[in-house]
Amino acid sequence: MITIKEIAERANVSRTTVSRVLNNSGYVSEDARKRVLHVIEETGYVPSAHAKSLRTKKTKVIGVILPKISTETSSRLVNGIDDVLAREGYQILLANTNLHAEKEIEYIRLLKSRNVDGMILSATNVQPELIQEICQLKIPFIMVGQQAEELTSVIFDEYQAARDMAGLLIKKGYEKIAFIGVDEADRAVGYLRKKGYLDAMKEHQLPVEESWLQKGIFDIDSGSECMKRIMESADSKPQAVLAVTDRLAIGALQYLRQNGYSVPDDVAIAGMGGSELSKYITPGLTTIDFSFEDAGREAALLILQKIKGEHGTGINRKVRYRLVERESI
Amino acid sequence: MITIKEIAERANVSRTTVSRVLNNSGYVSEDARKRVLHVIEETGYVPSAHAKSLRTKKTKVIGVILPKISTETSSRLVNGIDDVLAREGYQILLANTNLHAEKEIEYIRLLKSRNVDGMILSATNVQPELIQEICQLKIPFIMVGQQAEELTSVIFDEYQAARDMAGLLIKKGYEKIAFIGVDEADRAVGYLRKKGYLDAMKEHQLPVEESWLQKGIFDIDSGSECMKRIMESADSKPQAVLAVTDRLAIGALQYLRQNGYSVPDDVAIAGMGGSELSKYITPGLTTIDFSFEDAGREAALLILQKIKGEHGTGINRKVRYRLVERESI
DNA sequence: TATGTTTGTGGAATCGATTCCACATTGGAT
DNA sequence: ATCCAATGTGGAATCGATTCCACAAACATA
Repeated sequence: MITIKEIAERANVSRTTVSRVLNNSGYVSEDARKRVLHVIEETGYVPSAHAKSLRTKKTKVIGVILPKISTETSSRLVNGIDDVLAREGYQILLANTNLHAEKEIEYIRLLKSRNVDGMILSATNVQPELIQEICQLKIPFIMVGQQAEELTSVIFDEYQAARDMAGLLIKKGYEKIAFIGVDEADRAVGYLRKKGYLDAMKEHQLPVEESWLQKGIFDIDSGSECMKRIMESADSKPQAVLAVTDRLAIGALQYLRQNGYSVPDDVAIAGMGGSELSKYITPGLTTIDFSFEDAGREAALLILQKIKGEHGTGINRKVRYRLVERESI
Repeated sequence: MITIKEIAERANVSRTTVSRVLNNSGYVSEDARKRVLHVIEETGYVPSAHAKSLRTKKTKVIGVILPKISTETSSRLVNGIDDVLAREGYQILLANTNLHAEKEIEYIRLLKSRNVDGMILSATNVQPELIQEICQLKIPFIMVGQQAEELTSVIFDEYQAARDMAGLLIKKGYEKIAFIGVDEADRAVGYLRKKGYLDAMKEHQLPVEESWLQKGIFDIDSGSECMKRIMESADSKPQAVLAVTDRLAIGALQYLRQNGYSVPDDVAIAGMGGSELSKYITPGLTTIDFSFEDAGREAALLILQKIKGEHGTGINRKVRYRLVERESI
């Protein structure tokens, strides 16, 4: 590989001068600058970012840890992050946990060893070991999707969103409303959304049957299964169902249609997530559109702030959401 | 930051010995090893990947250049890439051109400066400047989605796929078939798919009207507009339309339904891409499922091979595709 | 006893940049 | 003529690892 030393020799100057030309710093005569630039052009020389950041302690790289790469949520989040970071000359180093929570810590260490200037974690949990690992990290860190007192995070008001959605169903006249959730270890999606639903039901003095509460995982088939369990075991069939993700809702929808139920006439369905699917499916799925791009942009802005020195912790940025009412309710 | 020097001092050995423990190389006494490991544990020391790769010339990072981050195609591709790379301890450094072709070259240079061990480009064109830049690069490189003689690439048989799909429509009895394409600078999607369609039509001696050939961009709205142009300007209305992407097809579908046409009774629609949307939309969209995950995995395997030394150029790996027939035709 | 061989360790060079400092030259201002 | 600031340049240390080489001790073999 061609190095700064070779450029210096060819241009008949010192490495120092080449470095000055590269960084537009210090005094360089027009003559020397021209010679250097000419040699660089000629050779196609590109300075090694490694050597540079070994010295400067800056990499212009942000590590992004995702629970899964190919989901709409992750895509949109990364899109927002990149939108802001690219403008500032930063790049994204990806880490994918594939939903293995223990890999989060592993990747935090790996990214640290790679000297990233900051990290953004799309979190699925707030286990104390994770929080502790992050706290002792001396690198700017932003958590997205989950809240932790000690950290700077970008979150949605999951509780209120779920409560709003349940409220909307109730306002529409539905009283027997089932719920498809996920594991409560995921505090944001599992715990808070469920609580929002339960509190809305309680507020309106509506009973909740045990069999109406099902727990699935993050995919469409799981939604079908949950819906099946609800319809097969419920003493009294629900008139509506609130699923904590659009994919679960769509799975539920599929099950109902395949079993001769009409949506929303027999059972109404609402999801959460504002997925593209929700818009184009028939009937249109009522959902909550979380602006993941905004969350990504917000996270990127916060990390840039931190890199620039404004060290605040315990900051919480709430990103807005929108209720989208469509034909499924 | 804590360095190898400090570990050496604390463990009362030389830096060399610490390095040996870290890399399991050379002779180290059980005693010394234990002391070193203990200090490492105690301090939470993580070796700097920069310093390491400055010396070793390996980064365990692969640069991936995408035309757009948040599309299903990119997601699935990256998912496949990561699937293979993660197993081998590699990470992905993302670069997003946002469909600006000139940025491809820019990012290739940037990734080179970052000393990535290899690059994978999800290409949208095969401009000579791009190919030239890649050829003079002395870093393992894989091109995905477009073919170039001089390079190793992972592609689909775009021509045959489009021809198959047009053939299917013809077999179904449709004779007046319109076509929604994209710019032919995109050789794979723009040129080859169009050629496949045209050749299929010619083969069956079916006429193609000028107004049936529309050109859009990669989004749903554009599909609606193209469909509108077709229906408003065509002397003789088509019975079917083949769109080169699912999103264009879905746009067309939207337009037709909003304007009182029934799909497939009035106009049949077929897309290409095998998107998730195609499966859940009503009516189900007939499409061609390209296995982008497989393409990603294949690209990752090829880059690993190249890194290990098997330097072959001009290799072309074709990834399979599947015709998926649904209710839209 | 003399001569390898295995085992264990550290000094010092190296990777490719940046940056501090010393030094030289030039051109006003006094 | 003297002095000071601005301009221009390069030597050498530095960043944090790896790795070559020299060397020493312990042990085995001839």
